[in-house]
Amino acid sequence: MGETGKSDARQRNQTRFWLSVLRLHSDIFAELNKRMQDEVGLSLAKFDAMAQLARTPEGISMGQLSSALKVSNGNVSGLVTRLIKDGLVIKAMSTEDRRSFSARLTEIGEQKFLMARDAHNSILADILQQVPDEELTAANTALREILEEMHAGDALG
Amino acid sequence: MGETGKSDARQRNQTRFWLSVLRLHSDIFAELNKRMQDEVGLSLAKFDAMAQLARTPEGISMGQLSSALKVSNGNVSGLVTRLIKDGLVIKAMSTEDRRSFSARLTEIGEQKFLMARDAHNSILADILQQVPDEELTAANTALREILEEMHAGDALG
DNA sequence: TTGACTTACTTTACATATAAAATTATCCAT
DNA sequence: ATGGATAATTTTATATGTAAAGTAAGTCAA
Repeated sequence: MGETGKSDARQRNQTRFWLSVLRLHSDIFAELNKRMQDEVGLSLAKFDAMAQLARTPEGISMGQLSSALKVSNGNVSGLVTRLIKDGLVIKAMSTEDRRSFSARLTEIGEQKFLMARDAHNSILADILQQVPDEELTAANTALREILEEMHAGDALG
Repeated sequence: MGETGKSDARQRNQTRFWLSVLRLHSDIFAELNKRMQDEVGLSLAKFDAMAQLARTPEGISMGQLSSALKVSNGNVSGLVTRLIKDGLVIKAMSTEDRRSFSARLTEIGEQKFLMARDAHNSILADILQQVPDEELTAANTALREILEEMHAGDALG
């Protein structure tokens, strides 16, 4: 009778935790995205893609890029098209496999990424300026532990 | 010379913290959104809007709804249009102010929301099944503290 | 070789989000 | 009352995201 599996207190805890994550993400993302757009003319989506491309200066395939960014192939296809239009990225057909394309930053793209990385750091510092270092470290440790436990379960792909 | 404002260690801490938040959000959001869609046919965006509508059964204006959900007016306009097409929401012109519209759940919308809320709880329980209660509570406390400090600074709207 | 399968990527259709312009209604000083 | 500012909402243009269908190229068994 009345057994629903988990206690209501447990359920409230889970919901509150998720709402905190949502709010934190939303607040930081909105500010970071807006200021990156205003200050360096890059969305976070473009910045993230460029950060991955900067990590692999020899080039990376569309498929590998979509795995690294954890977004769909179709999404990466459009993102890279827009970055090419911006002159920040170039794409070349693979010599071994004519289905495959290798993308990398242009000269201008590399320069822009370095500036964007500095802006990103500085905006994040502004947003978190009132948060003591020990709190950031502690929260980071706690979140990574939770991430590991989540992936240890069988509920995530 | 070489003074860039904040130490590199501080900056790394901030970046790592933000990457943890991003990953946690992305992992939970993707799974929750997909399973809500599969199991009750609602996206999280629709579920969140319906949750707010359920909290105000007397009706709520488009502008108030967009504030409550922290999304743009244009976004709410489209979301509500789609929910109306689904038969889950109705909208009526305000009697006092003919610019304004009041939205609320239909009968079917209310029933669907109750089912969706149960599904949401149960999916979240699956995702967090391996995370001890004390860790959730501790993380939640830490995150709320960080949120407060962020908003105490002047870097957020 | 050929035919079936797989792989890499793009395209299409749609949902969700913003910003900015447009629309319509209200309010207020004159 | 009129006209100008303000307010509530929608519309438009664009970016970002997914899933599913389409295209083209590689692989491999018979």
